[in-house]
Amino acid sequence: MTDTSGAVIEALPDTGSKRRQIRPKAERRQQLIDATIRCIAQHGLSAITMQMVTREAGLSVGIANLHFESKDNLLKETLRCVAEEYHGGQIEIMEGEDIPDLGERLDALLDFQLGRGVTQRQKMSVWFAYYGEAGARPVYQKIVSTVDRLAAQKLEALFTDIIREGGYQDVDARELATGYSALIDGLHLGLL
Amino acid sequence: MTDTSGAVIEALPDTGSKRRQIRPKAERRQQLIDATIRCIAQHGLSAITMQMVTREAGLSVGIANLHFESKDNLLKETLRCVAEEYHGGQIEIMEGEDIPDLGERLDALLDFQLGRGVTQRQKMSVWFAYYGEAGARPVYQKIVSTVDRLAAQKLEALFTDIIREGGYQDVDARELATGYSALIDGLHLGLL
DNA sequence: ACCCAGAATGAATGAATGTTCATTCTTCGT
DNA sequence: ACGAAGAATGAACATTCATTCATTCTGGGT
Repeated sequence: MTDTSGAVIEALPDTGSKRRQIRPKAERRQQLIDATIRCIAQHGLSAITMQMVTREAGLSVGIANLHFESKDNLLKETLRCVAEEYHGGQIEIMEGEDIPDLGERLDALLDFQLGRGVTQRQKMSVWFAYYGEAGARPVYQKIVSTVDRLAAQKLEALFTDIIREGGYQDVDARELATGYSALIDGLHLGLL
Repeated sequence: MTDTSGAVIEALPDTGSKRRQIRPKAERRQQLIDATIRCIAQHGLSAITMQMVTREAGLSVGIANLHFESKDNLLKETLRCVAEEYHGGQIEIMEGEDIPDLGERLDALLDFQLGRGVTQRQKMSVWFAYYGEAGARPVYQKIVSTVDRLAAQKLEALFTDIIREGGYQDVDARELATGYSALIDGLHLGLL
């Protein structure tokens, strides 16, 4: 964006002003996590640096270590955030009483999982970046598997209900849930 | 991090002597690529260092830059090796005339894809590690997509044959191939 | 037996990056 | 209006790592 005027811009109170601002801790944390997500999506997990993230957030380098104690911790918290948002959203839909029809609920789940927002795509990108490293990082594994297991249980419960309601025979809810999850994951991978 | 290799790891049946050996270029390259695969599987793509790889290979640090011009190049060549081995194996099975029955050929493909050798698991680990970074590295994307596309074509052809032979109706070979691939990828991810 | 092309080594180098902390600045309670 | 608490800054520091290259060593050719 080019500034053709060259005049003083200090009339604007917020945006563009480089004036130092003090904000509550929770807000800064979220700001840094969001910046981290964008950076990972764009540059990859292994190329990321603290300078990159803090610049993306429009803050100084020292602040990251003020709110998160280290880079490792920032990365860990970012993964937790993405994981909770992704699986939390799924779980909310699956056990949501606001959609009484089970078939429609499954549709809503699909919509959520294959949604195409820019933000959503960034999150998926981050999600798989961590997945690739999970094999070597027990910490990541733990965060992912914890929230993953819960979502899997809810999905199995949903399929169990659907099977009972429809009166289907010879269908195992657990296998169905596993296959469904694998298919969705695989499709995501294909979109990458 | 604990140093598990207090001594030199000899991958090859060697005399165990620390005597310097001169070997053909191709052999050293493969030796280094194998070591890289093991290191990525164990430590992750972002934690890997040249010292780590060369020590795993039982060689000095300088040699990696002698045979591959840089770390980036070593990583690139390693990905190419894994990609060609994984997809090359699939393609060989799919177009293999040694299994005349198409159903059995599909079974053989499944066996290959879900095989459980230690080496195979390491390779899959490496495969997904790169996948996680592919979004940010056009070079990786190119290597993977090139070989991926070929395998997808062969798979579609196999399904086309199966559909024709079985006389099935209302089945699209391309969709079937896409779904099959996604399912396999998802299952791999689940195993990780 | 001798020699040398070039394979192999690893200490040295410089660049990149995570972390610290003395200092500056903002806000809010009094 | 004032001062203190602590949020924010970024230059400086220490470490880690890829890369280089002077040197050593090996094996085949003569």
